[in-house]
Amino acid sequence: MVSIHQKIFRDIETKIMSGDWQPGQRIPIEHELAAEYRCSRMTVNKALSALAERGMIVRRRKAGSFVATQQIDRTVMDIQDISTEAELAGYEHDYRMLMRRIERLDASDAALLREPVGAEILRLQCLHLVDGKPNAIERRIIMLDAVPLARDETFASVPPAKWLLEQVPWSKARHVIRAVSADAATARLLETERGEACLTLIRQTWQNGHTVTYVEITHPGDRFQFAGDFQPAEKEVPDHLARRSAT
Amino acid sequence: MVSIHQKIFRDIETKIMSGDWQPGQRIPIEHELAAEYRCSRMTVNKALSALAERGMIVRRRKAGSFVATQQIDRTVMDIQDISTEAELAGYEHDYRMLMRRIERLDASDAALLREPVGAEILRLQCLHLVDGKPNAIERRIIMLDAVPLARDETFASVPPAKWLLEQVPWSKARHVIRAVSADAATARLLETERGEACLTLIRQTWQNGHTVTYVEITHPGDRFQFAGDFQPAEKEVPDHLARRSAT
DNA sequence: TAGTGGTCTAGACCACGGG
DNA sequence: CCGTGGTCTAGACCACTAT
Repeated sequence: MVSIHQKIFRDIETKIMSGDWQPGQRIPIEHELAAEYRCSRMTVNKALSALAERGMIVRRRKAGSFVATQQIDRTVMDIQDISTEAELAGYEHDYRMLMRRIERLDASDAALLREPVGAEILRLQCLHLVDGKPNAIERRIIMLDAVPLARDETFASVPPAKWLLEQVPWSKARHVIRAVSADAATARLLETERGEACLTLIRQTWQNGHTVTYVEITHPGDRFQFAGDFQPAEKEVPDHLARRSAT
Repeated sequence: MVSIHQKIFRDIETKIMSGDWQPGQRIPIEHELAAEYRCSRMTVNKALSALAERGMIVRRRKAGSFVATQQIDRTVMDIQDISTEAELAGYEHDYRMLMRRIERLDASDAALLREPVGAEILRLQCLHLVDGKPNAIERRIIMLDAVPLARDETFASVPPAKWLLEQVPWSKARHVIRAVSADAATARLLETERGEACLTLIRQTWQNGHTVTYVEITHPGDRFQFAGDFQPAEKEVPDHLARRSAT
């Protein structure tokens, strides 16, 4: 059974997607829709609010609601912890800690993170393996002020990303995706050629305005990609474009 | 002025972000919150529904609402039309049409697009320049069945992406981001070195189950990146991680 | 079975902003 | 001004599910 506001949402969505209602076109006002669907205005409002939140319509007081002219072209990327991702895909994940060192933030990293020079940090480097093949290098900085428990954590059994997600309840985050050429060290670790195109995900996470962690995860370009659906609900995606991050 | 449901939303968001309410912890039921905020249950419900939609809480009938244990780690990437993006960033955008040809879908592309062999297509290739420097190569296939108007469009004054967005009201889309090494032709066009790491965005768009267009946009890795905020509402992002796609 | 969320109503007042 | 959306109320019934 679908609720009334869901039905209204889908009906209007369909009208827009099919081109029945053109961009810029004004759609019926709440009272009219309420009459059409024989429901209260609040129910209509719930559907229209959801449509507006998705960017499919634009709502203006006094003027009315309009089919969005500016086609929103954004995509939701699932950026999962590597171990979780590998598990979900049915692959075996393993990792090796290459470095674990307590340091103080130097000038260059301080500028990068926008945190004060000299702050105590835990610097980690580890190699992730999927089905026994190197899949990613993780270079991470954890701010010890923000996550004091990390000081005594060896990450021997739980990968840093997973551990942090469990420790730090919530955060703001910023993601950047870049393409870079593998330098000598990276190539050696990933068992690929020097100069090979790599996909790097940079993620900085904050809590209450303070950096929790900063991480660069570098994947070999020939074995990794990011994929995102425009509509999270969409399931009927062709296999050939399906996520293949763990191949 | 912030509305009551906004205040409730923010209060709970803060409690979760600060760690005051731990993951898995049960939060007050709707009636209790309604009493606390001296508002109706519907108002509380609106706030909690929004929190649930963002994945910050999980709601279960009879059991109650709980702080989400599985930290969602997804990001919203704005994937804009290059010309629009450049304009927004205050850069000058130009493009050159390198190829425009009506063909029939060959076996390899048909498999890639999951469309029938022999379907009529418009194949485009163009070079995008930002501030006079090559910024991207766009290789595009437009299905003429889905967009018959494209047959007579020269794209002399409007870039294909922009034109299509105006023509095709809405669609499902699939995005893939890859790192690839520049081949000879790509390197020449982008005025970079052969083998240089490039960031490729692949986008396939559907309408009513039929492919509208398939495009590969390849950017030089040293001049481009994708960036996304975890929270779309978040504005206080450090400059050094800000979008620099048009630099 | 009883507690909780999901949905809905038939009003209401107000803020905004186009005419 | 006054039409439209934004918000809110004080109930109500129902579906689900933990106990």
